[in-house]
Amino acid sequence: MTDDLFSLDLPGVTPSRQSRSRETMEALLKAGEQLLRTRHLEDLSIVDLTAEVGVTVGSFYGRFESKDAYFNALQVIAIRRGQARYVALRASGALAQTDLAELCRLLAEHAAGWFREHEGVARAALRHSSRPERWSAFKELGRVFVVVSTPDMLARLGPGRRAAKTRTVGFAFQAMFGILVNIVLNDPGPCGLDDADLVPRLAALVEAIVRVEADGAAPDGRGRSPRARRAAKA
Amino acid sequence: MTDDLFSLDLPGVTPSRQSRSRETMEALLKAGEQLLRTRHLEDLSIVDLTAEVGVTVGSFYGRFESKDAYFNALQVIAIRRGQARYVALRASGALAQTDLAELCRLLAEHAAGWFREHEGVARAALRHSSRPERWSAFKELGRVFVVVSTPDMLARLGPGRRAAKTRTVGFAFQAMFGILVNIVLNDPGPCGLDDADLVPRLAALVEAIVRVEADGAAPDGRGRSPRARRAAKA
DNA sequence: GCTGTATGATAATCATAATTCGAATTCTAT
DNA sequence: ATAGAATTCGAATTATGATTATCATACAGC
Repeated sequence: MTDDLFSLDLPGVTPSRQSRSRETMEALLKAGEQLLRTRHLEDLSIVDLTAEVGVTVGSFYGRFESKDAYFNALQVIAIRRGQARYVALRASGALAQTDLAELCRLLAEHAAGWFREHEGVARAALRHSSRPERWSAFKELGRVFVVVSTPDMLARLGPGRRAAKTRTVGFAFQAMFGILVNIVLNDPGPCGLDDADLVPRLAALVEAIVRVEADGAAPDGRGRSPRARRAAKA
Repeated sequence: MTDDLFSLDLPGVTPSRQSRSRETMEALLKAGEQLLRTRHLEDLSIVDLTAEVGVTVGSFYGRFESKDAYFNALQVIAIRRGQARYVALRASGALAQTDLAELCRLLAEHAAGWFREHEGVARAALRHSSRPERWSAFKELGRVFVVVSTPDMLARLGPGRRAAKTRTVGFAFQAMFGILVNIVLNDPGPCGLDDADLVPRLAALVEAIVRVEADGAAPDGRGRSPRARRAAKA
């Protein structure tokens, strides 16, 4: 977390011209990240937030145009960290020389790690998904993850039936993210975000899903619904 | 949906003494179920809701003590239908004479069907999870599903290592519900709620997860985190 | 140390949507 | 048909919390 990702000027965030206000801004963002781990965005009033940091609403609005802009900043930070994390993983070359099992483990580790690190903001964004740009920004982060990781997976699944395999890999990631989203939102058990077996299980699950496809046995009724197919064509 | 599940007196719901008000009540509940498929609970104002039905706020408050009680009623209805659905499935005897694959398919079909039928209310409840009793009521529904279905699964996984298998079965269901929750909330793709391959894929996934366990190869680092273990002991 | 700008504090203001309440209407039972 | 209860109406009230406005204080450059 030694990031200056806090910096950069975001829409609705007034760039600070003195270090004083920059500290205020960072403190507000950090406090929000923390407070959102235990409460809803709606339950986090500006007064509460500023009180936590030891300033008042005036300073808040000196930095952020609105609560909305504030939360948006929190999201952007979480997304940037996610991107940086993924880029670092790939740059490390760790993915290159691995078999399917290890690749799955590394990707699962990555995803779970991000959710652990951004549990509060992620949950808040999930709750507001489909509102303006809430979760969709994270969705995009996930989309990139899938698009970029899929070739790595395919390379380990032998030749042929590219389309089918691609969809199955997509579903495997959908499963992985689904589990993580549900944990963050509802912690349904048996596996929690901090359980030691979460990542191995996620990895095993992804591997198992794609192996079934690679081995030829595809599920019945494959493909999209007629409705969805029609929509995609249009 | 020819249910009189609408009836029964719920906390915060004033029992109607004339059919007139009962119709109003049912219309309000049905309209809510429908409207929540496309909008957030917060975006559903009492005025909107009553306008949809052709009554006014007065009648709403004649039936429901509050918006909260109203939404609670919607949840209870969804839960009762889920229970009834599951009881019917078991009573039909369909589960009894099946192999593992078919059992998984039936359970996946059941779960996906419920989410399809209650997409709106489910999504709204998910968004408010951890608030008073929002999602937790559904969580309980899922818990019962898991507890009751687990023996059926175990019976098809050979003898021995009961505890490990039970946890794995739990994780398989966690995966299934996680995917469904995420679809309802974010529709991340590739599989949507109405896609023909969703249920087969869910079934295959559940089967694959538990088969790996049955075949002996268990994921590393199994079990809960030290923190969770400590908490469980206390 | 001064002066202009940036930041912070505090007390209004505003917006929104839930909720209330008394009057008007419709029903049920006699 | 009519009294009394149930229901409905809808304008007025409230509650909440975001936002704004104004004034006070702190900083940076000279």
